[in-house]
Amino acid sequence: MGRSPCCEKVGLKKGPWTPEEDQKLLAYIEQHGHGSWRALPLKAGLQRCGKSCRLRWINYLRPDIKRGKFSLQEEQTIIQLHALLGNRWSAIATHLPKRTDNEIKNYWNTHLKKRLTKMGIDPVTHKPKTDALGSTTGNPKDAANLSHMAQWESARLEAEARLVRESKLVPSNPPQSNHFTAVAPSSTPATRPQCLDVLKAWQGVVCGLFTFNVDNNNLQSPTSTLNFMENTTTLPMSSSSSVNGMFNENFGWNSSINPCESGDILKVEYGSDQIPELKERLDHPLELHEMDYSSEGTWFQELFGFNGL
DNA sequence: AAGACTCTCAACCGCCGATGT
DNA sequence: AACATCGGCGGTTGAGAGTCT
Repeated sequence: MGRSPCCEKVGLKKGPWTPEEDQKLLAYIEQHGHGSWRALPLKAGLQRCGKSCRLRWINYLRPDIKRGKFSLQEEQTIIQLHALLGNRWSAIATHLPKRTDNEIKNYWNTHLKKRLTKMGIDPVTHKPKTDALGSTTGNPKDAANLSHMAQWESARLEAEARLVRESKLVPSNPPQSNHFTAVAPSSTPATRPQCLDVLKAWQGVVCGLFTFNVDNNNLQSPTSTLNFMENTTTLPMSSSSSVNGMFNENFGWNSSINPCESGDILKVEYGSDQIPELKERLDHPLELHEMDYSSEGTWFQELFGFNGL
């Protein structure tokens, strides 16, 4: 019983792929399609197991793969979906066109998880680690909502899979082609789930990037909640006297860490009515990519194609 | 300059469910 | 029903690159 490893055959190569191997695999699939992965290596003249070929194709050679830095929108999507689905990378990947599950998993493990942890958010539960931080901390209602959403999403995915099977959709159909509407409840309340306030924090941190002049360091938000977050060298300096800043809604001002230095990431509490005033204070008023959380169901509608749960 | 340390990500491993015989 | 095979998934590893001291 049990399945023997597919690379058990002697002489099969392991490790990094050479350009020649890539070319062989690419040429074969372009001409014949992949068909049976098991049989492919022999036909393509490769000393690899089928699994290795499949992985190489899916994660690297496929022409519709987008490589490089993840956009802010992609980061938000990953976090939103991870909060709902957990480590179901393939499910998450279906909502990120041109990204592979492996890439998303790597990005989560090497970047997003660490960043959430630094922000004091548990990357597993997506909740603030201590009560001192978030405004939605420890609310049992939030936990219940999250649980509800997870259950609903699970059921939805199952229904989706069933629909796909029943309709015998061809694999080439784009998975993101509005297939959610097929199983969306018809009379559900269009309310933003309160449990995902962690996403508001993220939205604020990653989408409110701006630059301002430290020399004019009378900068305070209208509510005096300028806030040091962390040191970083990842953001480019626009000038020697500038720092990179970030907006954030969920954290208060910690004056003990002031003054800020070049390279600091700052977070500012703000309300939508305060943004114009904040923008005036920036020497490089970069565009603020706001997410309108006040319009009910908007983000969910955009992401899932229907309005709320 | 060089060694130590950290980070990134491509690739592997082992398990699971679906399907075929 | 039992077993074999396959594709697919998530967890993990390790080589190479980058950074620090």
